[in-house]
Amino acid sequence: MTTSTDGRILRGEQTRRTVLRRAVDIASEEGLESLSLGRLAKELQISKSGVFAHFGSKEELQLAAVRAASRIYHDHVVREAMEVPPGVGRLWRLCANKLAYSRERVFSGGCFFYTVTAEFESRPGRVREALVRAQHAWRDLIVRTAEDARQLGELSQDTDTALLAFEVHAFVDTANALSLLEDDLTTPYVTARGALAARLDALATPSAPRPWADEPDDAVTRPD
Amino acid sequence: MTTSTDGRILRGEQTRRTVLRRAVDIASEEGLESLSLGRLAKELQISKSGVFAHFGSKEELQLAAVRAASRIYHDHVVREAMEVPPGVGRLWRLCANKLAYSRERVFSGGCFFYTVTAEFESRPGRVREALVRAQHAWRDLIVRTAEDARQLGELSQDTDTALLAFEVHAFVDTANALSLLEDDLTTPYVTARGALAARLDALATPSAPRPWADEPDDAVTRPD
DNA sequence: AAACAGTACGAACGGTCGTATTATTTGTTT
DNA sequence: AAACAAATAATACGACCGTTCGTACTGTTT
Repeated sequence: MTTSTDGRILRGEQTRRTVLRRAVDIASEEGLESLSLGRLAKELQISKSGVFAHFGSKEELQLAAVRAASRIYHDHVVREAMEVPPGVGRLWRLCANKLAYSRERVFSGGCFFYTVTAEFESRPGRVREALVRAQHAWRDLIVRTAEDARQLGELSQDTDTALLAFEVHAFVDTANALSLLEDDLTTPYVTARGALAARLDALATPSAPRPWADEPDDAVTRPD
Repeated sequence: MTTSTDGRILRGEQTRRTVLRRAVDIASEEGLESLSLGRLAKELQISKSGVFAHFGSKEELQLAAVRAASRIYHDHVVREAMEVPPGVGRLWRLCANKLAYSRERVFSGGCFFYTVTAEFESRPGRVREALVRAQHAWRDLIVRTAEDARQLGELSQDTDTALLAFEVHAFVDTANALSLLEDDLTTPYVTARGALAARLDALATPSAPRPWADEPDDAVTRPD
């Protein structure tokens, strides 16, 4: 089988990318059910059936949007953190990156997964299952990273990593939610950063690095 | 002006209540935009125009649903807590009641406000404004209650009550979200309860009551 | 050159949406 | 008993939904 990408496929993939880029932004603001083929087609100046042909069904469009959002999320939150050595430093990068990813509105409606998970957590189907997998991947990454930090002696030996992952999740998601609801790009992120730093500071061993102390308290709010 | 409630008005208010009770459940599962007049009419065996006549517009139906949900929320979470004396005991009741309200599925889709706030936090309009007010009322109640506890000497004098309110909000909302996503009525609430108890225990003064210590760790998971 | 495959189009389908208008039933008031 | 008003119903409207279909164009494969 030849996987040669011919011109048609290239052209098609370009439109596909365009559609998905718009789709994830809409979904992050209004949810995946508000994604409509007609609306996407009108906004992007292509035909409704053209959009449809790319995905085959609305559910497939939604699933493709989740995959696209996962890639963007990984690029902005995970990738860079994995380049720093395991330990509490990496754990902090994951938290700080996720706060920045929300604050910088990588998706126009804030965290894509916050919006669409709240939307689908009571609806059965493949979209929900995809979101459950994404949530597990993130939670497991936090747990593993915290586990690493503990084994490196950077976190107290009796650290409850599952509890810590819950707290990280709670603080970061709540910062995202409050920022959107209050239309405030500062307070919620500063508060969440403080809560996270206090929690990690209490768990960290005396010899552990404390990257959260190296930055001013409003590091998360400064423009780039 | 005579406010005499005649039979028709009585009957009308009954229907209105029936519609709203179903509406808040639907909204807690699928959001306020998924509320449709036709669907409500079909499920409740009344005419679509009959439903419409009660509210006048979809937005008014959504606003009425938010008000109805606020009353139910107050009845289940706030009222009983206000009957215990101010202080850390009342603060704990508020947290515990909100966890129970979510866990017991007072609304079939978990916390009404979690779902619809996530849905509307990026959409301008009166519904969003109503949700902002509801969120502020809850946050202010937590802050005031924590403030009371501090002035009573039950919380450390340097307690950051705004930060504490953020943490309470984060833990409770995340328990609700994870319970729905993971379809797990136990773990998320036990975890949240532990996180809350640890936080309050760290802030409480030595002489303060510690109601969270009086119950077993799985108190929140026991059936009634 | 012929057969094929992918992209995009326009038109149409049945369905549901919110809304408006008009009619009917029914309890209250005089 | 007649007049009235409120609750509910019936019907219709235009808009948009996801989907299907037939078709045209175009680049790839053989």
